[in-house]
Amino acid sequence: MSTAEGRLTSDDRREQILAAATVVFGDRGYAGGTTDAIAKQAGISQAYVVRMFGSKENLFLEVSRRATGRLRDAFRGIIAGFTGEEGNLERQVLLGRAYGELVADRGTLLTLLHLFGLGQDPVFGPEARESFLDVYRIVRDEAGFSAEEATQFFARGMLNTILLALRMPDVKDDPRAFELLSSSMGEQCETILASFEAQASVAG
Amino acid sequence: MSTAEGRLTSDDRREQILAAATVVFGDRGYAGGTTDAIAKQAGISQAYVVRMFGSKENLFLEVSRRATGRLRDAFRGIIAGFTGEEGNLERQVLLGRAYGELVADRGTLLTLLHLFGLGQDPVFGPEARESFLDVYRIVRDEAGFSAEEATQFFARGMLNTILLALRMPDVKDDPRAFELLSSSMGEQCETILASFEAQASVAG
DNA sequence: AACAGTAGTAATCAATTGATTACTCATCAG
DNA sequence: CTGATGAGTAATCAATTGATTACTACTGTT
Repeated sequence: MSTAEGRLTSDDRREQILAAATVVFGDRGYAGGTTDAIAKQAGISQAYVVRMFGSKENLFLEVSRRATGRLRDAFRGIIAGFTGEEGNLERQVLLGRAYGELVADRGTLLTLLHLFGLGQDPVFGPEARESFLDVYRIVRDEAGFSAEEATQFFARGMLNTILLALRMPDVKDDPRAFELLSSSMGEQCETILASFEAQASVAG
Repeated sequence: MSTAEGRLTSDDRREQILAAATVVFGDRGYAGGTTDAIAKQAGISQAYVVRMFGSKENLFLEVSRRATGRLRDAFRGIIAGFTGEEGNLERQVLLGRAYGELVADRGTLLTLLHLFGLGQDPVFGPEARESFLDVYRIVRDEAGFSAEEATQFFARGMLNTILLALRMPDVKDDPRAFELLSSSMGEQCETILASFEAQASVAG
């Protein structure tokens, strides 16, 4: 999947590696994602991946921060567009849609989930907790949701995240699977699924 | 943490390895959990871990099946005790409590979450989807919940799972963290937290 | 006592992996 | 043209890891 480019500026290459790492870490998790696979995905040498970020740990940290940062930005962008006329239900829908668009990038979705599973880790654990809380604070304090509304919103979001991580839409001809997806994700399911189809998975 | 026992029957040792593997895989995920760490946790040689289960992949598969199997059994046990007099809200509380008790075993909780993150995997993906759907079918068909009730129940469950995986209760003196935990987990939080404190984590 | 079956390990291996080093090649200012 | 800076890599390393093999030792049976 490497589009055989020539020399890039350091910054461009950096972005490219971060994108590649998001895909690979998403696919195989932190421990399972090798710097070699990331290098191949980006079309450069493994040595350069390590060199640019110092270490694999550092790289995953940056990938995680990208993902959580995008989430914060997306929510703040939506909230900035609030007119003050919507009900909180409509606001939930708007924010939910923003989340859906973000995690239509499967790498981002999975990287977030893997990060949440690293709560034990001395480095990633605190990072994960702080990022999660940051987003909660945004929804609670900036979007003006009550604790109950915010909790419900997050609960639905986490279920959707896991259903997508599971590739539940791949289960065909199962009425219960369809029902669960419809009930939890509604019409967003098709949109996100379509974008998944178009996405590169890790080669080998 | 290995309680220096003598010879055990094959079956007893098997159980012990599965328990150790649940802790290790929970802590470090599938790729990150080494057969060596599992062996040390169980107090036996690495060779024997591999030998008893054929491969690490197989071992994780069995660990996953244990976890999802326990979940199914717990729910069915609760449902069998339904009198027919409860409202569905009370039933949600009863099932929620059962889930809480199950994932008070942190290894089980984390193993489930890691499994869900492996939806891409050709071996674990189908397993994960099928297990998840099984539980949904139980809640839907055997507990008699509507699609909406079941979805809400699962959403809350997934949020709780992630909050615990994140070790969110470790965040002290943060009103928003406390609020989120209270709102999502209610009084269960303390119970589960207490059991976490008592649990062995992976040594090194 | 001798045998058989089973629990368990030490030693070892090939493969993988993150990291380092020394280098090549391109680009561009003067 | 020249020299310097920065992009990028080949080669290599030490450590880790899952797996295999050949072996030891315990246990119960006849």
